[in-house]
Parts: sequence; structure tokens; C-alpha cells
Amino acid sequence: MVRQTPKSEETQARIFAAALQVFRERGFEAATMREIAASAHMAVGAAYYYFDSKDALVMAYYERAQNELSPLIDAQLAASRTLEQRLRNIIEQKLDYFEPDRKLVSALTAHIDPAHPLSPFSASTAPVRNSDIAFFKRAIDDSSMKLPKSIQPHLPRLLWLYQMGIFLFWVFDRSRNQERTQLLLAKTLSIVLLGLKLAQLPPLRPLFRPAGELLDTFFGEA
Amino acid sequence: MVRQTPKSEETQARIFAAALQVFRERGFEAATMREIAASAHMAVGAAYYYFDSKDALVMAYYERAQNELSPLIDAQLAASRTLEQRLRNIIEQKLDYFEPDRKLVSALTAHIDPAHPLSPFSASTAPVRNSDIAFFKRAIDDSSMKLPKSIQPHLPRLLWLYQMGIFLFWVFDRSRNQERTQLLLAKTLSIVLLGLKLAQLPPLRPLFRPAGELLDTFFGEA
DNA sequence: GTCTATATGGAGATAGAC
DNA sequence: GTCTATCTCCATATAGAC
Repeated sequence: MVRQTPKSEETQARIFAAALQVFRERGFEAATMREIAASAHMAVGAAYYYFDSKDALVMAYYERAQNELSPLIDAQLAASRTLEQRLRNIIEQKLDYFEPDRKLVSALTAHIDPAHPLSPFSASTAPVRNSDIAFFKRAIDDSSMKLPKSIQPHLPRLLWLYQMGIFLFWVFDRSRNQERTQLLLAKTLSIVLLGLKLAQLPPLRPLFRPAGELLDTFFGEA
Repeated sequence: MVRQTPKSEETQARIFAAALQVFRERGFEAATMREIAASAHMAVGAAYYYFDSKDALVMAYYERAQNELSPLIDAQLAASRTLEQRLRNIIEQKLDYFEPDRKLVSALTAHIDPAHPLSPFSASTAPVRNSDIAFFKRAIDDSSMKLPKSIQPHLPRLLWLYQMGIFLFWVFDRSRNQERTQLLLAKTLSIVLLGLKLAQLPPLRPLFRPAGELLDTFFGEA
């Protein structure tokens, strides 16, 4: 990535804008670097001068999305009180934001291999992911949840993972207006909240010890 | 796919074998059709005469695996009684079988988009998937589980999904001898079994009604 | 039917013009 | 530093030899 003179910034922005347009029109796979470059009135090499690869263009989109999404989610957090409201708001805000680009986003989330740079679990997407997880930490910290110590520290990542599941379901949800996702969100959210409430009851705590051990294993070194 | 004369069968087998070898040596991405064809002492076109695409070679591998795995899992089912043993045996048999090809398998499972032919959720992989789900149906049917009607019909697919989660974790598990997966399997399996036992207790059944509705939504039209 | 030779168009790399 | 022209290697398609 280059970012120095005003001229280069303008060129880079032009290529990025052209790429987004072509991605939306053709989808990620069908889009060619030739077409993107042509659409930005450039030679192919110019696009590669600013973006290392086709994937890098997607990464740039991802990062821009996170930057634009942050203040929106901040506002959602400020506007809600209960943990349930907050979780719902974070997730719905995210779905809303990506709604126009559902097709493009599927290119981002089509990879599950943590070794693939575009994977939501990869090292390259770690900054975006961590900023995402931080929202859930804030949602929890301001609430009055008193959970077992074995579970508490894993909760932000666990909720992020839950949100990721909903997000993936939504991306590939072909029902009208993604109605199935709406149902799924409502139903899973109440189950999640019920689980959290149960985990707070002292007599039930022993039941949740294996869950803590499970989380230790799962998040072990990831 | 062609399969007529003995000669063609032999050629097809040679190409398939060469492909497997190259996949194992180079990994799926780095393997080229040129190299596969050369390794089979053929022109590139010959490989395409027998296999429509590079992906088709992976599909062939997937199908052969399912054919070879079926009798092995049958044996595991015959040799075990409790549901817990059966689930563990099915899953461990599967991991054992794919152990030598963990790297190759990651190409198979790296796609999550149901629209991608190689995705475990795609239409093209439906036969393999259904045969897989049938194992779990058999494991349940022969056991004495009496679950709520709202959950019962979804259980094979649900357990398949659980097994898929373990499998994906295993594929990308970089710990020595995939020890983290072994731990995860042990811990999740006992939680799953505990959940199933609780779901059988009449006084707790109301608690599991939302779970049934959730499953209806989730498996709705998939 | 089986297979070879060759063509097409894409991602990405790079030499070098300005 | 910016960008163009061009090159390499790839998956895949196809004409046509046998």
C-alpha cells in the first residue's frame, strides 16, 4: 500500500472505487483486474502498484467497513442498556451496514481456513476481528452480569463467535429479506441470554465447570 | 466422467492417482493440471477428458473416501452399544481415515459457501453428506433415547453438524498430534450427551421447546 | 472414443519510461 | 515515485489426429 502524495492518494481512491463498483456488478470471482483497471482508466500494473493483489482490495474494503462501522456501533451501545438489547443492536447494525454488499461479503467469508488471509480467523484480519470483539467486551462490562470466573474471560470471544455464526447464516440466507436470519437471531438470542442467566445462579455453577474447561481448550492458543 | 472400456478406466485411474500424489506433495492450490498430467504421462487435455476440472478431481477423492469409509463406520457401529461410544467411534474413525490427507482435506473444507460445489453444504456434495447423516440416524435409532418430538427429527442432522464442527477444528488444528481436537472431542461429547439426557427428563421438556423451534428455523429449507 | 497440440484469457510480476 | 507495456504461468476450451 502506498500513501504519499495527494496525487497517489487520489489514484488509489479511484482504483478502490472502481474495484468496488466492478465487485458489485460482477461479483468478486467474475471481476478481473483488467476490468477494474480499465474502469479506473489505468493500466493493470497501476492497480497492482497500489494493491498487492485482488484480495488486497477486499482487505481494504473490510478495513474501511470496520472504520465506518465503529462509530455506528458506539452509538448503538450508548443507546441501549440491557445486554440483550446491546447484543441485538450490535448484530443488527452490522447486518444493516453490509446489506447492500451481501454478495461481495460472501467472498470475504467464503474462506474458513485460518491460514487464508481473507478468513475471519486469519492473522491478517486480526485487527478487524479484535476491534469487533472489543464491542462485545464493552457490551458485557457495562452490564451487571456476574459469571463464573471460568467463563467470564472467554465471553467476548464467545459472543463474537456467536455473532459470526449469525452473520454467516445471513450471508448465505436466500429467504426473502433474509427472514430466516431474523427468526434465528430472535430465537438464539433468547437462548443465549437464558444460558447466561442460568450460569449466574450459584447452585447451577458446578454444571458450568465443564463449559469453562471446554472454552479453555477451544480458545487455547488461537 | 467417462467409464467404458478397460483402457479408459485404467487411464482415468492413472490420472486420479497422479493427482492425489501431486496434491499430497504440493497441496491443492500449488498443484497444477500440467504437473498432474505430466506425472500421469498424458497431455493436459487427457486429464480434462476424464475430469471436468481440478475441483472434479477433489470431488472424486471425496466420493472415494465416502465409499471406503462406509464399511469402516458400519463396523464401528456394530462394535458399540451406547450412543456415546457410537458417536465417538464414528468421529474418531473419520479423523483416522483422513489423517494422512489432512492438508488436502483442508482444500475440501476451506469453502463454506453452499453455492460452492466443494462446500460440505453444497448440492453437489449432498449425496456424500446424506450418507454421512445416515450414520448418525442409525446411531440414534438403535439407542434407547426418547427425545421430545420437536427435537427428535432434527437430531441426525444436528449431530452431523456437531461432527462437522469437530472435523473442521481438527483440519486446522496445528497442535502436536491434534491434541487440542482430542480434548475438544472428549469435552464436547460429554456435554452433548448431558444435554440429550436432560432433554429426556419430562419436567425439563418445556425448556427445550425453544430449541425445537430454533432447529425448525435453522434447518427450515436447507 | 481417446487423446494431443494448441489457443484463450486471467492473475500476478517486472522492466523500464517519465 | 507513478505508471505502462509486456511477460510468465495457470485453468480451461477446442480442433482435430488416430
